[in-house]
Amino acid sequence: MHRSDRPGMIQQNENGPFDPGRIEKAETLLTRGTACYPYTFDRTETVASARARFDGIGHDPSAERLRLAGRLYTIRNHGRTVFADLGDETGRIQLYLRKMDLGDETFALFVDLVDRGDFVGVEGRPFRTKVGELSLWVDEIVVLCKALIDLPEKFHGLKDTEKRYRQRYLDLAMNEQVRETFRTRSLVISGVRTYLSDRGFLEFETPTLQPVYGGANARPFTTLHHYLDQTLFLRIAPELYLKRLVVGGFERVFEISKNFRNEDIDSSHNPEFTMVEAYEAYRDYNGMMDLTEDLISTLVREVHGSTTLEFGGKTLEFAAPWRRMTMEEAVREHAGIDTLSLPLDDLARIADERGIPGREKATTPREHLVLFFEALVEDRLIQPTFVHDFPIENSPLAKRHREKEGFTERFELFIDGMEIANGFSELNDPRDQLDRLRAQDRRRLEGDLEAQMVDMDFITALGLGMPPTGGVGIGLDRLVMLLTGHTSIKEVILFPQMKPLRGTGTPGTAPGE
RNA sequence: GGGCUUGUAGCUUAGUUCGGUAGAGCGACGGACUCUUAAUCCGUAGGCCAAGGGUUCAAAUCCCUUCAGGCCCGCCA
Repeated sequence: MHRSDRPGMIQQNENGPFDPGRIEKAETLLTRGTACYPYTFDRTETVASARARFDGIGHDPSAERLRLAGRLYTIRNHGRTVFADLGDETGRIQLYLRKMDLGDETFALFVDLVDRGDFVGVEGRPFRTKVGELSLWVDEIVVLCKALIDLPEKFHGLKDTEKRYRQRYLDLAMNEQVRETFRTRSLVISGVRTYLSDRGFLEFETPTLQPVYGGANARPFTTLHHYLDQTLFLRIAPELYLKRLVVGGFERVFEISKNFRNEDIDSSHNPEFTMVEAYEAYRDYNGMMDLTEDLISTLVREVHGSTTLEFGGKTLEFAAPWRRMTMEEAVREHAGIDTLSLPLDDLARIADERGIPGREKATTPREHLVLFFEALVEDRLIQPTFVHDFPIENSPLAKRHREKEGFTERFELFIDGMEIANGFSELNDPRDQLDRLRAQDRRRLEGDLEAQMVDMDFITALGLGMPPTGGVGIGLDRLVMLLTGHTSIKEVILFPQMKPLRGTGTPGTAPGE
C-alpha cells in the first residue's frame, strides 16, 4: 500500500508523519554523541511526590537533589536562562536551567536541539522562584526521547473532538482531565473485580468467538475461521457460558466482558462495550438486586468519595436502599395507567392518544405494558431505581415469576433514564428454556435480526441440572459515564469506534485473504 | 435511518450574511534577553480554505454531490 498519498487527518510526507526539522535535530544529537532514545533513567520520584515533599520550601534551594523525568510541555527561553514545564503522569513542575550551571555545551544542546514535547530526565534541587513557583533548579539534563511530531498549541491545547477520539494518545498527553476520566475507569473496573473477588466470586474468561451467539437480543458480528471453515460470531454476551460454569459446579462466577453488538453508534452506544456479568447459585433476583445495589453504591463511594454525585445538572443519590417497583407500578406511578386492569381496547386507545411508537404491534396487555414503560417511564427514572417483573415475551432467559402468570423474575436498574443493569432469577428448567429459545429462533428466521439462536449445547448443559441461580449484568461504560459526568460514551472509551477516514486502508482485508 | 450544525497554516481561529487574488495568535525558523509561567521584543517561512463538480469575468464565500465530526430524535446496553 502506498501510504504517502493517503488523505486524512495525519499529515504525511516523504518522512511519514514526522516533522523534518525534528528529524534533523534528532540526527544532529546523534552526530554529537547524544542518544535520542536511551534505555533507562533512574528517577528518584514522581512530580507529585516532589511537589508534596517540598511544598513548604522557600527561595533557597534544598540541599537534596532530585531526579525527575517526563515530557516538556512549555519552554520559555530568556537567553542565558530557560524556564520549562516538565510533566509526568502525576503532574507538572517548572524547571529552571542556566547556562552557567549546565555549561555552554549542554546548554546549547538543550536550547538548539530539545523541543516542546520531548521527554527529558533532569537532576537538580527544588526551590521556589521569586514569584512563588515551586521549581527544580536543574544542573543536569538528558534527552530521553526525541519526539518527531509537534504537540498541539500550548494555550488552547487539543479541543477538536474528532481528533481527540482518533488520536487519544494526544488527548491523554494534553488533557489532564481526560487522564483523570480514564483513571476513574480503571478504578471502576478494578473495584468491581475486587468487590466480587472479596465475596467469593471467581473470575473466568469465556469465549469471545462463539459458534452460536446468545445471552442477549442483539445483532452479532460475523467472522470466519479459515482452518475450521466455520462461521463464528463475536459474543454479544457471556451469559450462556457463565451459566455452563454454574452447571459445572462453580457457584459464584463473574466475567468482565467485552461484548460486540452490530448496531448503530451514538452517544450511548459503541459496537464493543464492557459489562460485568455475575452469577450466584442458590440466589434469586431479589438477591441480585441486593448485590447490584451494594456493588454500585460501594463503587460510587470508593471512587467518588461520597454517595451523591452531580450528573447532567441533577443530583443522584446512591445510598442504599434504592427504590424498587414492578413495571406495572412504575407505569401506574409515572404514566398514570393501570395497565393490567384495563381492557385491551382502552389500552390501544391510550397508546394512540399518547402517540406511543410501535403501538400497532402490541396485541396483549403485557405488550402494552412494555410499550408504556419504554415510552413514558424510563426517562423519568432519575434516581437509581430497580424495575422488576417483566413480561415473559421479551425475557427468554429469565425464570417464570413464582406468582404472576405471564411475567418473569427479571429486573433492570435505571439511573438518569439509562439502563445500567439487567438481571434475573435464571431460567433453569431445560424444557422451558428450549421452548423459549425455539420461539426466539422462529422470530429470528422470520427476520428479527436481534432474536436469539437455539444453543443446543447450552440446553444440554441445563439438562444436566443448574441449581437455582441469580444473575446480573452491569454496563460498566455507562457506570463510568455517571462517575465522570460524561454524557457521551466516547468520552469513557479510550479508542471509540469511528468511521474510517477515506483511503486509510482496505477495509475487511487481512493478509492472505 | 431523520433533523440541525461544523470542517480555513502544525495548533486555535478571523473572513462566509452583502463573491473581488486568505488575516491573526501560538508553534517552527533566524536574532535579542539571567526569576519567567499564554514570557517579552524584532524578523522570516508556512494555506490549491475537507474532497469533487457547477454558476460567474471572478468562489473559502453562492449551488449540487461526497467524506468526516458534533448535537438532537428513532432503535439496541
